[in-house]
Amino acid sequence: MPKSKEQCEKMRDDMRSKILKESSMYFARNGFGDTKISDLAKHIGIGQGTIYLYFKSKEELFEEIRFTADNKDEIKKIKLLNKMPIPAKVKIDKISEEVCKHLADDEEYCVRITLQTQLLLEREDMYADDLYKELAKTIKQGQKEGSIIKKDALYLADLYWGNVYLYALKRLFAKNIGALEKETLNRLLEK
Amino acid sequence: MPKSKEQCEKMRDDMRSKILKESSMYFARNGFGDTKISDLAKHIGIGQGTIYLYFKSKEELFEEIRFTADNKDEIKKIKLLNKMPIPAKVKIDKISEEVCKHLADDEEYCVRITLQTQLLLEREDMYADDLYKELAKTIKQGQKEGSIIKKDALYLADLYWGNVYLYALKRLFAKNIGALEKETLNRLLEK
Amino acid sequence: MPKSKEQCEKMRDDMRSKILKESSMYFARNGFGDTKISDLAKHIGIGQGTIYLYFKSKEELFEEIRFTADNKDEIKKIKLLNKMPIPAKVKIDKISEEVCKHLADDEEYCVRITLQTQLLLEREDMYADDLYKELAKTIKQGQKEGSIIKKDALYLADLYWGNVYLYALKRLFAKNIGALEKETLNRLLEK
Amino acid sequence: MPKSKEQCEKMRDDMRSKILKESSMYFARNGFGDTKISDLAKHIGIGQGTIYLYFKSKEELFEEIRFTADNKDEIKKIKLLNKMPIPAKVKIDKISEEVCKHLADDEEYCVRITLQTQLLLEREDMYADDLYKELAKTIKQGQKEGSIIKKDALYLADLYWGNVYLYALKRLFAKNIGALEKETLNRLLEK
DNA sequence: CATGAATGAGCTTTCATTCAT
DNA sequence: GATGAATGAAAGCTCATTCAT
Repeated sequence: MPKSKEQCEKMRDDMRSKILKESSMYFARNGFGDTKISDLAKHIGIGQGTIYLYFKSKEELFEEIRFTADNKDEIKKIKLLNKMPIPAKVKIDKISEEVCKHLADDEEYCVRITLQTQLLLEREDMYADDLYKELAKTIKQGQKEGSIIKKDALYLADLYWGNVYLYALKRLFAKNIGALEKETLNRLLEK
Repeated sequence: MPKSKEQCEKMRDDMRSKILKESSMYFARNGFGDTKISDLAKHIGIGQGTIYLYFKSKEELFEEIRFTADNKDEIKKIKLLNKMPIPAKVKIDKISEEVCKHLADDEEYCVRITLQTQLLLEREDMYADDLYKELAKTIKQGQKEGSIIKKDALYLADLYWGNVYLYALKRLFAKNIGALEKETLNRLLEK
Repeated sequence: MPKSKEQCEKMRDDMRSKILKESSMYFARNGFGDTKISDLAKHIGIGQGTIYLYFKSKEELFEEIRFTADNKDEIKKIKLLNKMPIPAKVKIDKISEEVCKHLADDEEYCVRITLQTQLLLEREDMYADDLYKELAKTIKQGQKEGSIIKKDALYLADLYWGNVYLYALKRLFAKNIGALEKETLNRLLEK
Repeated sequence: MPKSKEQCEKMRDDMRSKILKESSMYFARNGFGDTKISDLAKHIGIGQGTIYLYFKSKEELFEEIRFTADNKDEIKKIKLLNKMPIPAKVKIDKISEEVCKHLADDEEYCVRITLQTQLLLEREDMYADDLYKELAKTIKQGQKEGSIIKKDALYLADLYWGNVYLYALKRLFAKNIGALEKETLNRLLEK
């Protein structure tokens, strides 16, 4: 055995991650049915068979991509913000700023948002997602502070993330799209 | 000849329309690759072969559906409104009201919006569409009147129709979705 | 009933014959698999369904065409000739002359020859056909008279009819084909 | 890479040739329409899909078979003979001998002749084929030498190859067929 | 492990046949 | 009787999956 066990495992993990990462864009763009394993493999630069060394089936790969595309980091950040003693308006501005920056230069972020939202849409209870619940908290704080408009907090959170999804979609599909401005996002909630 | 020529032609046109109409939802929901001709035929209640009497291939049917899904009626209404001597704010309110009504109870409208927007996203020049250009006119009028926020009119039009698309998508895919309120749409543009 | 029973029956027979006649060329040229009922009907100038009023299936139509394409007339003529007290050489010349004339201007004759020969080829005992046996008689007479070469009479008959088939084929498929000369046919048998 | 590039290419070439070779008999016998890909695959002993790795469609496979079925070897041999200083009669005897031998035991030869002739028949200018032109040269030599009958050389060449085709056909389709004797072929041309 | 040729289930498409008019 | 739109069985074709190398 020329390589140590750890090296081996690392290599496996690396390849697995590579496949997941490179495939996600395809699935986000074309959906399940219009994505061919042969195209995927060619794009990644590996043999078709190799994919099956890491995933049992196309379906499994797809599901893994969907469920891997989580937004835990984002949720954590908002949770953290929510604990801080600053006005909701500022919090939301911070969130919008970061989101806009990601949308502008992080294609992977756009893919994640896209897949994640499509997954949520299929759920019975999309509003139950932590992303919605955390933002709703901030919104409620803002409503108390008088800076956020008086509407159902989840309705507004949905509106907010919906627009983020919209821009992520545009980044993936459209050409010649201008950047989303954080003011636009803020204005969705602010009085 | 058992049927008159006119009858024949009418029947053909009817069947063609029926196939287009009943298929569009499938394609809008599942995309090209995940839509099976056999499912389509079963859903429409016709034989598989019948589809091929009206369309050369699945591809052609798909393309026809995409390009048939136009929004000429909507454009016409906005054009008409634009010619009337009333404040932009009122015009936009009227548009929002009608759009929200459609989104709420007209599934076909949602399908049309969905397909149409996806088609636009693939274009080089999505802002060149009349729907965007007409709304931009109204927006410019409103900006002169001081009721609409000062941003690029096409950017705002894009934001407006993007949100309409967002709700159309939700109608098609999501469960337990509340109605879009016209105030939400109005607020995207108004000061 | 506006027409008499005989008239009715005649009309049926006429249509049946028309279908048989107009179809035979298609089947002779393209074979069974490459002949489409829709093409056939269009060429005849009738509806597809009409064919099924006269024939149970495409297969039946095909078989009927094959077995209708007999050469009884030809056989009868040769039988008649064989009974006459004239030299074989003269008989063969007469046969060749008539065959060449038919090949030159009677397309239906070419179709019949083509189908008939293809049918014979599939048989276990193609030499058992009366056409071969009758010509073989003439050949044997000629061999006794010293005008025909000394080879198995059926081998020679086969050679003779084979060449007739060859020219029939050419008439149906090829362009710019010169006429078959009766001398060429005669020379196949004569010393 | 488990196999060397050369090995891979060789395997691909071998399979391609195998498919062409094993299919040609089917197409020659049954024509395009009556040949099923599933039968073909079963007969070759490969999966249906494999055929589509080497040929884009049934049509392409068919065309390739038709155009691959050339007779360059035969033409070359006659060209070579034509350059030699021997009587035309001897040349023709040699050609006939070889042709008869092939017809008797080489089924592939029969298939090639059959497909090639059917292809020629569809051409505007079948006499322009080298096979006809080369044999016509030999025939003209023989006419000068007085051993070949005085008729248009291309007419005679056509007669000659036509009879070869006839026997090839019989080999493919008929049962209990005797061998073609070289004297029969020779007699078509000789005085 | 990595590969890509081979496979065949399942899709798209065709076309002989039926049947309402 | 005649028609041609509709049908669905059977054909062509694709692509996820396997497997020898």
